[in-house]
Amino acid sequence: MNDRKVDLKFIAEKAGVSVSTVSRALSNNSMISLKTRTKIKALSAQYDFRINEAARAWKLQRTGIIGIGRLNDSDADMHNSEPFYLEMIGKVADALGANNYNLLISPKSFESVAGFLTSRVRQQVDGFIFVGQGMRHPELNQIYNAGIPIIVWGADLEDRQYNIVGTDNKLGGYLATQHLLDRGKRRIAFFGLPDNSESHLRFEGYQDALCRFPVDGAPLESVIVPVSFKQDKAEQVIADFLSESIDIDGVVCASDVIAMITLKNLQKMPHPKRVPQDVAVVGFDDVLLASMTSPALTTISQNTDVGATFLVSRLLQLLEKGSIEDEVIEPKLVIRQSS
Amino acid sequence: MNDRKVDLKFIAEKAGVSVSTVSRALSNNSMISLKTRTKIKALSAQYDFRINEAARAWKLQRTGIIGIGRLNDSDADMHNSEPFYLEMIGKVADALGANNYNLLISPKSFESVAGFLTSRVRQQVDGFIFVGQGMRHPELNQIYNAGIPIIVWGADLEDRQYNIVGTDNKLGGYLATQHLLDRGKRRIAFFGLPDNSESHLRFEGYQDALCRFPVDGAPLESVIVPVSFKQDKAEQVIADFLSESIDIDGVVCASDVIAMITLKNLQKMPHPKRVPQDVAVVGFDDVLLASMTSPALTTISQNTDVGATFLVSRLLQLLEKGSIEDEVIEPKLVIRQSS
DNA sequence: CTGAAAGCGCTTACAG
DNA sequence: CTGAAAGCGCTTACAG
Repeated sequence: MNDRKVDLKFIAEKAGVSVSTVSRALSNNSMISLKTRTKIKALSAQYDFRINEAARAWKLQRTGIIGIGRLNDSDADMHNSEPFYLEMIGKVADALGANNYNLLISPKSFESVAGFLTSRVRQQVDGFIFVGQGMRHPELNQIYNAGIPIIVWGADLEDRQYNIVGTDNKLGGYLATQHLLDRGKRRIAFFGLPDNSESHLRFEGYQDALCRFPVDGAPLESVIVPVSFKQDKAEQVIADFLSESIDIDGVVCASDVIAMITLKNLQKMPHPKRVPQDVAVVGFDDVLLASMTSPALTTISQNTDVGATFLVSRLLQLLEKGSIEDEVIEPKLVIRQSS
Repeated sequence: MNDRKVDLKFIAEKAGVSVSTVSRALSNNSMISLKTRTKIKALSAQYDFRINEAARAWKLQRTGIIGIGRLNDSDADMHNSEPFYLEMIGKVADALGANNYNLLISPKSFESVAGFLTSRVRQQVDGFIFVGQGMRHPELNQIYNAGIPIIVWGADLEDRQYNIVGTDNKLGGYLATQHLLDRGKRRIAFFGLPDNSESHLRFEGYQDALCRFPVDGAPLESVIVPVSFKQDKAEQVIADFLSESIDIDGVVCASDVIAMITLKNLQKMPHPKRVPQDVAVVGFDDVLLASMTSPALTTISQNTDVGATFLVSRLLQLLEKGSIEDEVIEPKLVIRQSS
């Protein structure tokens, strides 16, 4: 039995060359003659050599791993089970794979800037993707200023220093609302938190659409119901609102989860509302299951495929070149049966 | 400006001790006097020292990272956007975090044993979690035999050598079917692939329940419709089946996604079926959104919270002690409105 | 209780 | 086209 460790040195001895040559040959360096390269690759395959990634990472000061996570919003918290976030993780992992990078998930959202900076994750990755800004825009600036290569899925907020890739949330809110107006709805509510960056922008778009609507007489009233992205909190607020005031015929929701909870609550009221006839509902995100609700959910697609691809390509560019441009992705109205 | 790198050596000089002492002090080694430890920790905080994880990982031959992924089933493929898988990832990440480990996602499911063994991921993690067996049970044995510390979310299949944590799928299928029988349903179909480990066991439970049912005269017929876990394929097969034969009053589904597609299709038929009056539907998994469909989905909960906790604790135990016991988790029927 | 020294396996600038 | 050597920053067995 040959239990000797198969490392560069081992292959070098078998090939009768130096370790340097093996290293170069395996990285296909053209300095090395094709003949030598071929021979070394064959030996490497024969002895089932696998490079020690830890040694390599240390030498190169580069791990080949990108991290993903979020800064924790006490209230608007979307933790590790939120569908949109999880889908984004899956898409980002795919996009990274195409570039021979892997994805590290931070186990929980970070409580603070210091929490992130001192985290083990930060030392294990080459760069980091933050999904969403929530109410943590200033902290993201701080992290950027600490010199960590980051990119953020989010919007162009004031005094922003870090780079972003994100959906035009305001346009999304506008499209959703305009669509309900087109459907003849006139008493449209917005379900979402006003103090969270993402949903605030969506709310602005909603207001815009209402303002621009050609009114004859009284202006269209804007109604904002502070519904959290968190499922349990959202359930409560929506149920309460619907049980008290049902004088609405449309709802623009800040997320698909909020929309699904709304659908459910409308249908289980004492006098159930028909969707879309009595109340039409539009979601936001277009998560996988949005197409499978009944009625299937009309929603604003954030196009996470494109989003993830940009997040990855931009971040890798940032690592290489040190600077990049931001990317704003146009949201798309996906019309299904709930409107 | 002091641009000097802050490493152990730097702290050692400031403290007037050796690098060894600093290393020991920071890992709170009681060999070092409390006074020295305190002093060194203070300096370390003052100079914002962060250990170089790459150097540490290399020295210790241990990364503090666990990988997660799956072997690819051509047909039953559940890729990086499948809700159950993504939720499991989130839960596992949380459970790992509590143990100061991080989670690495393999960008895509692996095509082959060799694909996994030669992957970069495999070199970057201390252990690996495979979610699901699908039709790849023999390959999982191969990977185990290659000496990689793995644990598999799955069932106790024949000739199994690797360790598992998993739901009792057969019992789950049984509970779902028995529940529909209790509801008075007598023409119950099973929607799921017969050749996939997970859904096959669920199917066996379904058959069991049908067989045990006290019949007067003709036995209850078992109907299996080969519905893939993949959304697009599933849509097609379900739509076809429902358009041809609607002589059923209940459906046991191999996943919640399948169940949701079933709900949708039942409701958009030329002559829509009422759920649960005409056809009752039971899902499997209990993903987050299962409680938000309308009607809300009755399903078999896989209890991923407990599952993820076991996957993690068992794998870490395997890394420490080299051997562990398997863990079978009891599924739970969650009754909602679809049945 | 503390220190000197070996060693973890690579990559690459430099020399030839 | 190839090799010798430095160096990436830790941990820990051994010596004192």
